[in-house]
Amino acid sequence: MKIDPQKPADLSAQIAQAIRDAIVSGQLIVDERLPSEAELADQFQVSRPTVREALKRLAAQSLIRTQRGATGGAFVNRLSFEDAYSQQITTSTLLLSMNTVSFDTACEARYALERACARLSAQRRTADQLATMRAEIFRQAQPGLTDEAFCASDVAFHRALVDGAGNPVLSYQLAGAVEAMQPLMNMITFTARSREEIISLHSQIADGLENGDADVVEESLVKLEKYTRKLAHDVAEQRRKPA
Amino acid sequence: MKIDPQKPADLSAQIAQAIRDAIVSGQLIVDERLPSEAELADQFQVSRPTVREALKRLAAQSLIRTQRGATGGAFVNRLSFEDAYSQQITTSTLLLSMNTVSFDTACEARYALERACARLSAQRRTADQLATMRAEIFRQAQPGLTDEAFCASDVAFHRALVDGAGNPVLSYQLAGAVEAMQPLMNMITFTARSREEIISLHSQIADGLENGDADVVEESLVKLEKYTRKLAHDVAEQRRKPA
DNA sequence: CGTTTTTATTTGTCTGACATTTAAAAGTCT
DNA sequence: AGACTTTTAAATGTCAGACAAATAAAAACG
Repeated sequence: MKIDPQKPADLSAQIAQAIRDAIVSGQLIVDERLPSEAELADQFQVSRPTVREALKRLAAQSLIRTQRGATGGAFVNRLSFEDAYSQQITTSTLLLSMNTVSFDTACEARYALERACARLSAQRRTADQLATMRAEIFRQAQPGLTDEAFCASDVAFHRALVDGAGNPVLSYQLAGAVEAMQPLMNMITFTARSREEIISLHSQIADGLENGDADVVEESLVKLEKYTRKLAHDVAEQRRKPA
Repeated sequence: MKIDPQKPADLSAQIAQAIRDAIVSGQLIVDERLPSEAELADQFQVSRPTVREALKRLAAQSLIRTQRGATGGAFVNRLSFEDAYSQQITTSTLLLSMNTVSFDTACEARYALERACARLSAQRRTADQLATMRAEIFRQAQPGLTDEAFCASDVAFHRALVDGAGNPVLSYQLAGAVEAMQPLMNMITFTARSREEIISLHSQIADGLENGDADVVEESLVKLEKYTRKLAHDVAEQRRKPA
C-alpha cells in the first residue's frame, strides 16, 4: 500500500483508496485488523487526523468498523446484505430525488424488475411470505389508513413478493427500486377508489403466488403498472387544470 | 439540524447523518453551499476535525464535493447516474466477494434482471447500440483473445443490451448485477468450444433485438443462463475429480 | 484461586497552528 | 478610464501535541 506524495491535495482520499484496493484485492481479509491509526500515519507519512479522515470515508461505505479500547482498532467489515440494502436504498432515493426522472421511467423500471421475480417467487415463496402479503393486503383495506401507512404497507407487500424469489442477490438489487419509489408514490394522493383497485390487484398477485401460477402474477403486475401510471397521469392532469 | 450531545461516541457519524438528512429532506438543495467547517463546528459545538470527519463521510458517498479557496467550501453534489453506477458496482462486487454467494444464485439473479430488459430493448434499442453488440460479438470471435478481454467484451455486450431499454433507472439498477459478475465469470476458464456457443447465443440475441422479437431475446437469454450455469458446474466437477 | 486494581493500548475529541488554493479587492501603470 | 498586477481575505488541507474514554490484559490482593 503506497500513496503518491507528489499529488498535492486530498491525501486522505488517496489513503482511503489504497486501503480500499487492499480490501478489494484480498490483501486484507474480512475481520482482519488494520494497523493502528498511529502506525498508519507512520506508514503513509501523514498525520493522524489525515489517517482518520481516510478511515471515516471507508466507514461510510461499511468497509471497516472501528472498536475502541486496548484490543480495538479498525477491522475489515464483512459487507452484509443488510448494509448493502440500506446503502442501495439511500443511493437510489437520492438519485431519483436529485435528477429529473419522470414517474413513468421510474415506474417502468420498477415493475420490469419486479416482474423478473414473479416466476421465481411463484415457485419458491414460503408460507410465511405469503402470509405477510395477505396481512399487508388486509391492512391496506382498513378504512382510515393514512396515505403514508398505505404506502409503507405497499412497500412491505412488494418486498415480500421480491423476497419470495428466495434469491438474496435479487432482493438486494431490487431493494433500491422498490423503496426509492415510495417518495414518488407519496406524490399521488390515493383516493379510496384507487386503493380498492390496487388492493384487488394485490389479491390477484397473492392468489397467483399461492397457486404457483406465474403468468397470473406477471399479468397482475402489468395491470398494476398500468394503473399506477394512469393514476400519476391523472394527478398531473388535475394539477394542470385545477378547475 | 441538531445532534444529541448526550450520546457518547461518534459525533462525526451523528453530524454526517444530520447533514445527510438535511439533504435527503430537501433542506439543502443541489449546489447549495454548506456553512464553512468553522461555522459548522460552532453550530454543532464540536471541533473542526470532527466536522471534517463528518464531511469526509459524506464525500465518500458523493453527497458533497469540496472546493478550496476564497469562495470554496462544501457543496451539495448532484448525484449523477455515473456516480451512482460506480458506487453500485463497487458495492455489488464487494457483496459478492465477501459473502458466500453461490455462482448459481448470482447467475440466476443476473439473468432474471437482464430478461426484464429484453422486451423494452427489443422495442427501443438504437442502431448504435445494436452496432455495439455486433462489434462485441465480432471481437469475441477473434482467435487469441485473452480470457480477460473476452469477459470484458461480454460485459460490454450485455451493457449495450441493458442500455437498449432506454431507461436510465433500469441501467443503473443493472450495472451492479452485470459488472459484479465479471470476477465470478473469470473463475470459469472459457475454452474455445464454450466461446463458440456463447457467441452463437449472443448472435441470436442481437438478431432478436434487430427484428424487435422480444421472445427470441428472452429465449436466448434463458439458454445463455443455462449454458453458463452448466459451464460453472462442469468446472466445479473437474476440480472435484482432477483426474 | 477468585476478585479487584492497575496499566497499557487504542480510538475519539480538542486546541491551535501553518500551508495552500482561490477569488475578490486594492493598487498601479498606461 | 481601463487593463494589468499585487495584495489580501477566506476557505480547505495538513500537521503536532494533548487529553478523555473505553477496553482488555496484566498485576496485585484477599
